[in-house]
Amino acid sequence: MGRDKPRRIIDTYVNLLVDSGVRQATIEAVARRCGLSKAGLLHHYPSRAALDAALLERLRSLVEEDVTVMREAPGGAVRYYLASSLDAESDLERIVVAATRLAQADHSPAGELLRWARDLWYDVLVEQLGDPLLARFVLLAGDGVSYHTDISTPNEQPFITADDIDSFTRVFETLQRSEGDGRQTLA
Amino acid sequence: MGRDKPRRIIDTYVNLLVDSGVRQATIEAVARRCGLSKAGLLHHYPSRAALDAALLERLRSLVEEDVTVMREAPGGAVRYYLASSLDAESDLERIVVAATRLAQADHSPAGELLRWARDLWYDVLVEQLGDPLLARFVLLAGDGVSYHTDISTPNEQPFITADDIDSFTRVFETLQRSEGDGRQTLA
DNA sequence: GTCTATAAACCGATAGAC
DNA sequence: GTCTATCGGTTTATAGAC
Repeated sequence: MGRDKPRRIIDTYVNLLVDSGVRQATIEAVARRCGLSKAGLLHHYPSRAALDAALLERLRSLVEEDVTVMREAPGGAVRYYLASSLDAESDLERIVVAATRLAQADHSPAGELLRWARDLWYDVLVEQLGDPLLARFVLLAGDGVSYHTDISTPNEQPFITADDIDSFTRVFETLQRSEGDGRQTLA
Repeated sequence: MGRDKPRRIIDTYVNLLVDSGVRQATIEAVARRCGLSKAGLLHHYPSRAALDAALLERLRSLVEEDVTVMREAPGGAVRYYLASSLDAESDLERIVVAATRLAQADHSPAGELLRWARDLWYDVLVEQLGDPLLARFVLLAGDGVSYHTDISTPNEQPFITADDIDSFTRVFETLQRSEGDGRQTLA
């Protein structure tokens, strides 16, 4: 315990990015939260770019892991994706938000990786739903959930609830069935 | 022409926030793009906080204007909201993105204003759809569209197209009708 | 590996001339 | 209104001791 320092540094960097934004997420702030000096941290990651790269590498591995779980999810990929988007405290969701912050700060590798992740999730949804348009619909809803979770505050009552997710999931299931029946609700 | 300098400054600030992020959107960078020195800009807006406040005030007035247009939109509020979300080049959409950047940089007034705007749009949707759950569904889809437009690059083919928006709008219209008929697809 | 000290660049803001 | 010059503070990164 407490031995994997690089890991702890990245986690702290993610937390700072998510909770306080790119401006506050300085090397010194990360170091202080880890009980280190600036130079002490720079020994592990010799530059800010190295810190960013490590964060993205961790995101990459978490996404690959998540996609396999999503593919086998008992309640189906749709429910899994929507519910995941609502869980703002999960490691994956937090690091996705952190990467979004970096992407918005003109950090193009972060944007590329986020689009790569989106395509993976999209492929799983197309696979299970059998309809690209419906898959995009689900993806939009999930990412809308992430956005609203992101701009919400802890003290206000949540705009989207777990019950909502349940309802939306059932709607998508209904839409999928009606597609299969030849009743073209979509397209 | 060229006489409303404060307006030009805010527009430039918005562009920098959207295209390059909070870190690059410095007072000096805004000033340079306006052909001004730092002190020259600070004559119009005496601090960065004043610049932020002016941006938010402009957002507030654009939202109020947009809500009235949305309420009377010929194709309905749903189509209007979804289509607006896809138009990343509109003044409103760009300033919303800019405010999101500020909110994510721990600027709480920006977050408050964004939630206020969300509630206004939400009210119009509830009004027209007669179903809060369906209204939230539309809102999520629209904000998902904004997110994907945001992380996309000019050179890649767009993930969501105008045709998609058209399909989603029709799905929502179908869902609304089936609700009216008592066929509970939702809830 | 971790520290103190410091360099070099940059940012927000002010002073004062024009 | 706009400028140059500058102050005080911050940020990334390096040098060198322990």
